Amino acid sequence: MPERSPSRGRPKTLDRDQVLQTALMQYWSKGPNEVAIGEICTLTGASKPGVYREFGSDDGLKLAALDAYSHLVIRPFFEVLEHDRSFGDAQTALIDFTTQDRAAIGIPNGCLHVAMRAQRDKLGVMTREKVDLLRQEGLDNYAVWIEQAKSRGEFRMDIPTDIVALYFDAQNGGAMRMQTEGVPNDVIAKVMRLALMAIQ
Amino acid sequence: MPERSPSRGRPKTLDRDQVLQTALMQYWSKGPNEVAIGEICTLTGASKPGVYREFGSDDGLKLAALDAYSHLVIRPFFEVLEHDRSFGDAQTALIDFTTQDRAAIGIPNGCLHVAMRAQRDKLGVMTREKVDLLRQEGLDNYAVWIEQAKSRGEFRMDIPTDIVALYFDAQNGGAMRMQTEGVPNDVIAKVMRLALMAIQ
DNA sequence: CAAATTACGTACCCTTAGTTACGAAATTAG
DNA sequence: CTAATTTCGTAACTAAGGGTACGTAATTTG
Repeated sequence: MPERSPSRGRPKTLDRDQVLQTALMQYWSKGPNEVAIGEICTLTGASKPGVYREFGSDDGLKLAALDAYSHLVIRPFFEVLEHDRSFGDAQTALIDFTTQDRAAIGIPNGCLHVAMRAQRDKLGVMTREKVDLLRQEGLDNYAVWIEQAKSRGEFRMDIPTDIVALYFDAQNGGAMRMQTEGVPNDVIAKVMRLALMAIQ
Repeated sequence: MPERSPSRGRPKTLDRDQVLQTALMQYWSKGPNEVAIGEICTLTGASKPGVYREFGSDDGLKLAALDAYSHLVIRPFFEVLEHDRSFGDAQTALIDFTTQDRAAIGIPNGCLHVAMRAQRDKLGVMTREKVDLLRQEGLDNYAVWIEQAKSRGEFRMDIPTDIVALYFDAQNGGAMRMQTEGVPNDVIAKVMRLALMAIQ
């Protein structure tokens, strides 16, 4: 998989990682369908054929960006749930994670995955499949967490786990949409606390 | 405003209402940026210049469609809240309205306004302004309803009204997104009941 | 150095989709 | 009937953007 470089031929100058990072940030901050490949080329100094050689297609670049995003954001997000803490503490941690001051860390508002879900039909097949996969994995992650809380007696048993999982997914989506629309993080945090308060 | 027809000149044959209805249904079911004007022309038999004479631009057509949508769906939606009933009954009515069987009535799943909010940056200025206006009006409508419930003693006073309004807006957005993603209406209803349960 | 190999990037191609120029058609006023 | 008026719709134009043909450059091997 590392695709090691061949021993001869002209050495590669295209900086794959720089292109990928730039694409990710652009898609994330502007939306996956607001950024043309040519724009990414301009920003990175890469040539279009170079980008195409590296990523294959627009779909391939978006897939790579979404994949990077899943490692950078989605995985850490769900890891918040896995630490051995109470259901309530984990919820608080979730809110903190979601509503942290992004400008201070230098990352865009909103969620690339949520944005892609809203634009699903505009995406290529590879990216679309990844979007669907991440959605399902997210629901599964919530489900495991909720089941655990149930088994520990930290959460009521009378609501089906899959319903609660969809509920959490919806709250997260709502928070991300608010953030994209410019609602301040402290307000979003209040709304989220309200959403979680209800469940106890 | 009725723009009465002039006494002479070639009589108009373009069916404004048919074009508008078609555009609305197409935008609603496929998404506002998945439908080209040429497609609407094909579906209605209208010519492109005819449509441009009537609506001015792509932005104008989308604005007209969103306006029609607001009368057809958004207004009735908020009228559900205005009937003189208890806070709890109104919430139930909201859920029923949102999760009714749309295929039976012949209307698409999801919400055009929610979809446009997610694609805000891709819209023309007029449509975008209307989207923002409808969002604000929606929040205001929720706020009035919540204040009323508070004054009647039907809802707790310890949560700021604007936070609750954002909460309801988020729940509705989440429901519409689930519907778009294919979650069955009865499941959506369960999630919504969970969301409202929490607030009591 | 010549051949083979690999990557580079300019300058295109092609499709989609918003938009319009313009001449023809239909109708009424005089 | 002629002029004025209004709308019609074919056949473009144009810009954006995904994608690539192809000649060139940079390396290693022998």
